[in-house]
Amino acid sequence: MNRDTTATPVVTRVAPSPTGPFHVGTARTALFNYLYAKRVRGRFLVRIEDTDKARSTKEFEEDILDGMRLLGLVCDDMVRQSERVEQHAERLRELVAQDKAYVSREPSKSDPSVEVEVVRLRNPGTTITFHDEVRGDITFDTGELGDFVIARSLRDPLYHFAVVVDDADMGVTHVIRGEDHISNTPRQILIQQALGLPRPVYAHLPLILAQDRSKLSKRKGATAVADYIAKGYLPSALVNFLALLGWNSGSDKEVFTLDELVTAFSLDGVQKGGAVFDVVKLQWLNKQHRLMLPFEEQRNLMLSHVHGVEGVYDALSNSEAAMHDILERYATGEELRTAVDSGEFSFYERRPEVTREMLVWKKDPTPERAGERLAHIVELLQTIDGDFTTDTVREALNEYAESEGKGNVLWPMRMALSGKDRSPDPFVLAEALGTIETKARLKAAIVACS
RNA sequence: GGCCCUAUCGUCUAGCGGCUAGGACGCGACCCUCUCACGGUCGAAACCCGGGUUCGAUUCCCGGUAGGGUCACCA
Repeated sequence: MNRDTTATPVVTRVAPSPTGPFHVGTARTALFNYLYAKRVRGRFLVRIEDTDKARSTKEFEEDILDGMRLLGLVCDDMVRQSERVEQHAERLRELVAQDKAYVSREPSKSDPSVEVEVVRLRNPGTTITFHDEVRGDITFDTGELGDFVIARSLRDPLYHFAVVVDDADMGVTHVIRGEDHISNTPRQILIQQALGLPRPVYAHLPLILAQDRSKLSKRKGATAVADYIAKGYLPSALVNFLALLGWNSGSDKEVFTLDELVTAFSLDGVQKGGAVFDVVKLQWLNKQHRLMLPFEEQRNLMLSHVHGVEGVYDALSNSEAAMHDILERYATGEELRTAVDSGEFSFYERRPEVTREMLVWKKDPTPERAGERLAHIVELLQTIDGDFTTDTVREALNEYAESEGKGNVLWPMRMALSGKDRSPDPFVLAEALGTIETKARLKAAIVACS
């Protein structure tokens, strides 16, 4: 544990640009900044980088802000870069006045026939070494950068310039961002030096990779946080998963709540290499998190994914036992839906077709008695008054099943109710199907045996 | 291509000179069991290659290879 006893409070920030939906990579960067700040009771800020007016939209901004709220990444303050044009312009004038930057007339890059005035930084061309909290010292020769452009005009700053000015004005002490920004760092430091601003602590996080180890992109699977939420993943599971991508607590603990992550987090545990986004592990984590929820919540979560499939919806909403079966079987609502759509639970939707052979348990030495047993089951079920539940049905059949051999009784019954060789047990089926339908299916099976 | 970063089971990772290289996901087997799932037990599975340094390298250094990032009047 490193006790941070420095007097200056930590300020971190995440700076998404609203040019696309809230991306899991952005979410992870936000998460790490949040964790780092909260760990030492510092401030976590959000800055919407909307200086690219052509590509930024209000919708994307809302998606990002909503997404962060959903994940529990509550920020202490939020600013839009577009609202800070005055500060940017002032700093820009300052640099030009000091001749540390200059206005240059040159042909426009987009339209060479037009002449524009851009602002370029006078690059001293020195070697810059900065310390990265996860990678150590990194050195760049900034000579190759030349007098790079820092603004389209005196009133229209570019990314690097705005970042430096804003971070300084916001009092950002720690810049924690993706590895793709490493090569941006030297030019930002150059601007800092020209402006006489302090250098924040830098920490560059490894990238999140697709299965093929290339940059995670939309084509290689869902990248939007909202997509995962729509599939039925819990925000807490997503947060937990993202935290484990490129970080570990140093212990064997893997299931964390956001609060637990705050206390466990440290930059020491941050990995250097990129991490593959493994949906299978996300699913497992989602199940772990979902299992911690009250039954009611888990039920509603799952039910919301089977709307429109009446039989399944009814069975699962009427029978707790059937729902419990689902809860241990599937990790997410999407997974459930896929199974339902492929007919895994067709027995909840309609009466199955059964044949004599299906009704005989493979180990039954007396296959000819299948019909007889089913008839006896029906008889025993008559003794139940009230609705069938797993308990009443089990109680009614227990003695007979024991004496006759469980498989000889439960297999034909389960098969009569489900028509499948893989399904929930017959008690769950009886409860979910209801008294009337259960009896009807058993009788139909008896007919099939004769 | 230049510059920069990275490299332990299939995947996420522990390891910070001496370990039977540990855990998790996934996978396989067995147990539980009427089936499936759950649960339990066990198992297969990794130090990219080559040089150094050292009594000793997964670990430190150099080179190679591979992968990634970045080279805008986007962010």
